[in-house]
Amino acid sequence: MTSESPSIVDVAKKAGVSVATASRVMSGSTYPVSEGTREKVLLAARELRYVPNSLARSLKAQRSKLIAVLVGDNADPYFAQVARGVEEVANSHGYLTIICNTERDPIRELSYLQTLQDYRADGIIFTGSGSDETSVPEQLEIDDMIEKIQRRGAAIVMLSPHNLQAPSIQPDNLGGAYELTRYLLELGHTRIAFVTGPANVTVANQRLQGYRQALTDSGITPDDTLLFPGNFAQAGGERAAAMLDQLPREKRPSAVFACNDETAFGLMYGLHQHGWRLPEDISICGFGNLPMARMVTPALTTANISLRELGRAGAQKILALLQHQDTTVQETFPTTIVKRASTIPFAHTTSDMDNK
Amino acid sequence: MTSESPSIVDVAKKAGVSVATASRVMSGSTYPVSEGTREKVLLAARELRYVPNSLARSLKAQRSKLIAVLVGDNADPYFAQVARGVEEVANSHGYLTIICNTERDPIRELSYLQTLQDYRADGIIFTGSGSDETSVPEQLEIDDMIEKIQRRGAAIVMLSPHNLQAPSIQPDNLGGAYELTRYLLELGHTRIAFVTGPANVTVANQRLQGYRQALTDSGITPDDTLLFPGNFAQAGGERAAAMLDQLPREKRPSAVFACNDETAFGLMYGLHQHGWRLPEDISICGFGNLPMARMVTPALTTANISLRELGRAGAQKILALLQHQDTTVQETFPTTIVKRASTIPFAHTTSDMDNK
DNA sequence: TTGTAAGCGTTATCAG
DNA sequence: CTGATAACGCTTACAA
Repeated sequence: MTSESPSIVDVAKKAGVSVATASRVMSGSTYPVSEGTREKVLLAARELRYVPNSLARSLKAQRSKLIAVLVGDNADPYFAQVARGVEEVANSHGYLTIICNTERDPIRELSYLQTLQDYRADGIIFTGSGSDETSVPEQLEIDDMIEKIQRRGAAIVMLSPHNLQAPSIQPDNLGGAYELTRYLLELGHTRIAFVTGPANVTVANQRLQGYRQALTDSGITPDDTLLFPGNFAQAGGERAAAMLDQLPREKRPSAVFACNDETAFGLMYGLHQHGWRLPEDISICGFGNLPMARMVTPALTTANISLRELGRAGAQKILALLQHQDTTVQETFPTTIVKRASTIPFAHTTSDMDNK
Repeated sequence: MTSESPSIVDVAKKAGVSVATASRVMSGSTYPVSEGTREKVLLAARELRYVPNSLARSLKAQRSKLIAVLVGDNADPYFAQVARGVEEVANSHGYLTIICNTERDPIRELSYLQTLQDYRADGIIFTGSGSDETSVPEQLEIDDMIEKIQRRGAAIVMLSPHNLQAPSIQPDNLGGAYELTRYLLELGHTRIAFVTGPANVTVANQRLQGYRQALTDSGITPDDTLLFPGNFAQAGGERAAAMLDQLPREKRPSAVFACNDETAFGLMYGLHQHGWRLPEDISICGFGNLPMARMVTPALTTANISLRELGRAGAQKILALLQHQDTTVQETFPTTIVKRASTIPFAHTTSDMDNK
């Protein structure tokens, strides 16, 4: 009963060659090996059901063939899509994908970075952490850690705005938000509310900025009483709905820009609960174009980010960096707005809200 | 410019002790080390910013502290939730989580198993593969591989029905489907359609079986013309909607059991497109209780599976198995039905469908 | 073209 | 309590 996995030594022995030769065959080295011995080794390996030990190989080679993706929460559809893209590319190049949930907590983030350093991960992809907060003490350690990881030769890529020293591919949050707001303005809306993301999260602030810019460019002064706090989750949208419902009628906006789709879903649900009719009573748009965006009622107007593609691009950049074949440092990833039923012209919006 | 990570040898040197001693301190061994030397080592390690190499450690220890989770698609909310649970437990015990998308393709599954064997993954969690198909040639190789992995000492846990030799924790699909169908019957529905999952997927068939059983127990003969092919995705639901819409009025069911929530979403969307009013024209239920189930209009009646908890349980079982502290082989995970607005009494269903 | 042997960074065994 | 040394399984100079 041989429960032990055979090693390359066993293969060599069985094939009647040296370990070096066996290794050269098994590792797909370019080193010349005669056809005859090659066959012998291959045969022995097959018979022993030899499986190379990646751990040993990695230890020797100083590269693990592991790529990690740091996300806030892998069950959040946004991150899930990105991770999917990463995994696709990683897998097709013989890399394994490690998933790390940080919950946007610098402590967890740091802890994971530490572990990934221990494992000598070859690549690390950040997405959706990106805090504006420089005051948090862990941020310094994170910066430190990142530099250390890079010095080791590992590649780091950011898929969201980050004030860290690393190559990045960033969705055009500002542009998308600007376009989306312009679209609402074109529909005739002027009182447009905004449900924010978590405090200090850069992506959220970029979208806010795009919204503000579009208003200003149209000669409208952004009204901070139309800003509602959200958290990128459904709950935040629901809370915003409750607040909107409390607003005296004349203070109500005719449209709301939710900082991401998840928030928009919560907002729509909440307004529904409060008896609002959508989109007649209010127009709503989100950001991200999650798969559910077209399925909700009414279908959600939003900005599309090809998340899976973003993930793929991120992984590809990692691979390029590992081969020192990438010089560009900052790339922008396009966003395009998707017009659906949740936004209608202001003229068609119910001005008389007695129904509510 | 020392770009090389310091090793334990460097720490030992700096602390003026042997590598053995340094290792004993750093690895948290129970081996006695005098307080003084311990301090010295710790200090040296800190000054050098020493990071233990997990690869080397794993190679030596013959365990990698890697747990893999095999899913159909990590962006599918069902799998995403499970993976989240796995990651939580894994991380809190110092394990990394590897995500593997199999797309329910035996070839990809096999390829991943191979790689995981190469990496000496300590635990592998299967979820949502589970084909009834024994005829596919890869299945034999997969069985083989699994046995080999287990012989190596790695733990394997299935979170969905599977005809493989491994411990499992299975959601009560049959019971949940039975209860859900009974509920529809209690509401007075008798013509209840069923949208299936992908062919040969065991979970889907279990749900179908529960549905059939409930009908039979109520003296109703299951009518195969009310079976519509689905694929666990929105698209399948949309196709079923189109087919329902084609049905002559008198042949239409008054309720539909969609094999999972995703399918139900597609179905609802499709019916909407075709001008059906929900739930007045037809009652719908899903299975799984995804986060979006309560957000769609009307809110979806479904069977709840605590997916994150399921993932946690799976990871915990892996850990227990690795310590040979688990004897139970088959566990069932409860499902509970959640009644929402998408299902109404048959009496309230529009019999006159002129509106359509 | 093949083989020998050193070494990747740890930990465990065995002597002191 | 501490230290030298042999593994773990693999790759790669360097020799032959």
